[in-house]
Amino acid sequence: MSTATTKRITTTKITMNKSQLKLVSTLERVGGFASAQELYQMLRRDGDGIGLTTVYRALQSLLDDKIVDVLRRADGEAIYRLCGEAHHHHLVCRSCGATVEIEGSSVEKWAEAISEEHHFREVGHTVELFGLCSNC
Amino acid sequence: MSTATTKRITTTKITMNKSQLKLVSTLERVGGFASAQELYQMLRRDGDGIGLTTVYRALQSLLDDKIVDVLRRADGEAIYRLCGEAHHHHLVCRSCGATVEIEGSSVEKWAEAISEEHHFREVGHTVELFGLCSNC
DNA sequence: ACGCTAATGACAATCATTTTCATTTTTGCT
DNA sequence: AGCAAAAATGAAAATGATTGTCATTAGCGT
Ligand SMILES: [Zn+2]
Ligand SMILES: [Zn+2]
Ligand SMILES: [Zn+2]
Ligand SMILES: [Zn+2]
Repeated sequence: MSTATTKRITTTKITMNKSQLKLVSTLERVGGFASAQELYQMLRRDGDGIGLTTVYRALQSLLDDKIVDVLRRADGEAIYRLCGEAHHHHLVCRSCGATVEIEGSSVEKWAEAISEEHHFREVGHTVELFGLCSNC
Repeated sequence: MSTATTKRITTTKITMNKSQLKLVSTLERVGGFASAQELYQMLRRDGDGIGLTTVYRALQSLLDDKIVDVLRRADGEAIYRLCGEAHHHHLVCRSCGATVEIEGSSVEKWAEAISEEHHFREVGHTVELFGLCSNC
C-alpha cells in the first residue's frame, strides 16, 4: 500500500547492520560500560569472527545514532554503554575494585542548576567516588 | 588526640625540581589547559632542551602533589592545568575549552553521605561538568 | 545470474604515553 | 675541594588504543 496517506511518523528510521546489533546485545549482556577492546574479546570468545576494525566502526555508528554513550576511563580508554540504561554513578573501592552503583538525583539537580547559572547548554557530567570499602 | 605535646604541624614540604618549575611557569603563561605534547612544544620553542619524557614525568609529579589538575579532551588526550589550593570542580566548554571553576558544597556533602551510607573510608571524588558555553 | 553498494577484516600507520637504560646532574658528607 | 650515592634526564624503543587503507565479500534489487 503506497498511496496518498502521507502519515509520516517521524520514526527515526535507524537501521542497524549485523555488527551493530551484535554490539548492542553484547552491551546488554554487560549491563554497563565496556571498552571496544573488551567488547571485541567477548565477541571473539563467543566464536564470532568479527574484526576489531568493525567493532570500532560499529561503535562509532551507534554513537552517531545516539544509541550508546561514551566515557573515558582514568587511563583514557573509551568505554561505551547503552544509552537507555538508567543514568547512575559509581562508588569504587580502590583496593579490591568492589563497585556500588549510585543513583543520586541531588547531584543531577546540582549539575543542572550550575549549568543554567553559567548559561551552558547540553551539559553532561562525570561523577565518580573512590575510596576503601569496609572489607579493605 | 594521642599525646598532648605532639603539636606536629604538617608542613607539606613539597620540593619542585627544575623541570617541574618550568612546567608550572609554562602553565601559568597558558592560563588554562594544555596537553603534555603542547607544553613540550612550547618549552622547545623557547629554546629549552627539555625532553618529552621529562615533561611527562614532571606532570605526573605535579599531579601527585596536587599542584595540577588533569582532565581529558574529547579524543582522550590528557590536559593539565594549574589548580588552586581549594578543592573545586570544573564546568568546561567542550567546544572552546572555556572553563568555570565550580565550588559546590552540596556535592561534597552528597559524596560524604553516600560514602558513609556504604561504609567506605577515605573517599575521594571526581566531578566534572562539560557542555557548550553561551558563545558556542 | 548480474551489477552495484555497503560492510568487512587483515594489516599498516598514528599518536599519546610509558619503559628502559645509559648518562648527567645534584646532593650530602668528609 | 673531592667523591660516592641518589635523583634527574633524555634518546630511543615499546606499548596500546584508535584510525586509515584497500582488496575482498555479503546483500539486495533488477
Ligand atoms: Zn574493597
Ligand atoms: Zn549524574
Ligand atoms: Zn565555548
Ligand atoms: Zn568535590
